[in-house]
Amino acid sequence: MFMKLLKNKIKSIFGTVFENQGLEPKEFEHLIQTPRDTNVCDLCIPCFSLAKIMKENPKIIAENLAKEFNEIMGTEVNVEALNGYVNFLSDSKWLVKKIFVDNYCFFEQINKNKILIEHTSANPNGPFHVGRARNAILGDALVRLNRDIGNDVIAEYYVDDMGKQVGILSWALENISSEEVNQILKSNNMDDLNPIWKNKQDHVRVRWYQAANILRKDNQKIEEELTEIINKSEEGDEEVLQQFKNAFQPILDGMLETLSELGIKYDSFTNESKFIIDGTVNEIMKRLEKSNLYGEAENGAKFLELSGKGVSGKSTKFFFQRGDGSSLYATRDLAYHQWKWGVSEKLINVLGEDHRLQSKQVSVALTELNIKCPEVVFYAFIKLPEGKMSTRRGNVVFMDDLIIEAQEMALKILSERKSNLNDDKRLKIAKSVASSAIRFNILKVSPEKGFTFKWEDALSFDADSAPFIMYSHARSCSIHEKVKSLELKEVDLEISEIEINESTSRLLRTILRYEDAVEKSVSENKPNHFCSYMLELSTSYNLFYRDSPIIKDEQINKFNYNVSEYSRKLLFRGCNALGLIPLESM
RNA sequence: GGGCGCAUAGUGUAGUGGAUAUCACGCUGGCCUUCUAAGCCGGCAACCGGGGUUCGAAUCCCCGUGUGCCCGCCA
Repeated sequence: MFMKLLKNKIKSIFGTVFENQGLEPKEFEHLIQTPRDTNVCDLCIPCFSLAKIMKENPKIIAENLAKEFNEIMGTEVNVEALNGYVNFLSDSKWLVKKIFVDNYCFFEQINKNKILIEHTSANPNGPFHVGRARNAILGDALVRLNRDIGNDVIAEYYVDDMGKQVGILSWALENISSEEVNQILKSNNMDDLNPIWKNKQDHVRVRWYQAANILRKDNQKIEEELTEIINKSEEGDEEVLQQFKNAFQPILDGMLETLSELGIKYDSFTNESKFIIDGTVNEIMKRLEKSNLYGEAENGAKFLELSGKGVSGKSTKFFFQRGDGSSLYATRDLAYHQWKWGVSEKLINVLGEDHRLQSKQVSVALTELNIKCPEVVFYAFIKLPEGKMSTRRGNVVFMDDLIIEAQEMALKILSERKSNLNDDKRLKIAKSVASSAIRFNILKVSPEKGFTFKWEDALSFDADSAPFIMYSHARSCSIHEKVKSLELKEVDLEISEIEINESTSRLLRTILRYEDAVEKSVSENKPNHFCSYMLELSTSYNLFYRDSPIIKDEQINKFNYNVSEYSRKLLFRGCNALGLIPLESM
């Protein structure tokens, strides 16, 4: 809701006004809403639904209500009737008082939670491509936004340290020579290893994974060997699990190095095998047998029948135990969820849209087990113009390559604009711009919408991008530095004497919507909303910057400086909440 | 065959029942001896089709079309 401050004020007199009109206030409080265009007013009440009840033209109802509100409201908020709406517009000086004198604080009234956000959890079998990285970027933004509100957040990576994928990798590293790998990939028209990544193990070892997938296609002997080690891993065999770990850990380290370039870090890593070893997977499987949905296949495999639970398709069975008694990925996921609820009060999972059915099955099973369900954020895939990205087939854009390209683009722009920087400074700016721009280009799109990756878009640093926001922040920093050098003497603000122009008024209103913007993104798990807000905040600051000089003839306009400083700090805070790097100059 | 997502200017997007449909790229015309022009100001251009619910639908429901994902005792 737009401006909590204003809404509370309207609510405080809402009852009196509506009672005077013979209406029960509680039934109509929900009518207070954000206008579509926030330049028209701050909050409004549409009167169309009242027309029927009051048997009156909405325009006239709005006029009557506006009159009543005006009589009680005082000068802090202007109330006007327009086109059947009651429009509320806060007085700019009231906003100035709230921000600069009363030091209004964001998120004071919100309940703080302990939240575990599980994101990325990509199988450690190769480098991040742009598609997989959408998960990490989204998840990390949710972590940051929740922290901005004041929630206590655990950023969690679930490591697939057992089963088929790492099994294949491990087998490949034991059984295929480097020469063979190169030869196999070459004869299958797969790209060579880019020399710049020759020391990065995720890029090196993924080639073994790819080669093994080609070799095992029609080779019964390899399949048998794989089955043996995979089975052992699923039984919790320590030796095999260690062998798997030796195979994937250098890859995982490489992947985390890539994410770290994008400012993404985790608080904890949990291994899938943990729940086999500690026995909770077995316990879960026993409990599931008591479910009304329980069924058994001819070979003893166990499942829940979900046809009555909104699941349909070729198969409506959710298998949680194989015929040989071993567990499946989803079963371990159930045990994992039980564990997660032990360490936090709220769970968020970030998953690709291919996991929609899986996630539904897990939710039904959790309900059968009397375990609460997590919130799940699904995102659509990023395609290439040539089609779907696939690590196995090598049809990918690596995040590492995108980062390098983005840095080079930023360096090129810098050399056109700023010739007086040394190389260190230049590289630091380029890295920050690249990382921020990549993150923002993914975050600004609503998670459920898929998009096609295009280099041209990914490397665009114009408006509607992170550098646009960072640039506004850098401008405010530049002013800050200049004012400091002029040694301003502290002078109290005399609100009554301040002149507030239109762009300043707009900026103040945008500032006070910060809270609502973060809350909306957090409650809906959609960082793209907050991206829009940050673009608006930057635009508002740019207009203020144009119209309201802070330093003129060596004199400092104290009020404008205060507004600029507040904006600078808020831009900084908002950048952090999205994982953009707010530079002081660029 | 079935299920689930998505469909808004040439392109990409915002919007979850209300005012003249947002922002950007693009095309086009302006603004740097003035706090960073990665900026600012003006113009062009859009709700997939058909029904329904409603005082009011881009938004909710139904049918269709297109597109993505899924339907494994894989992860």
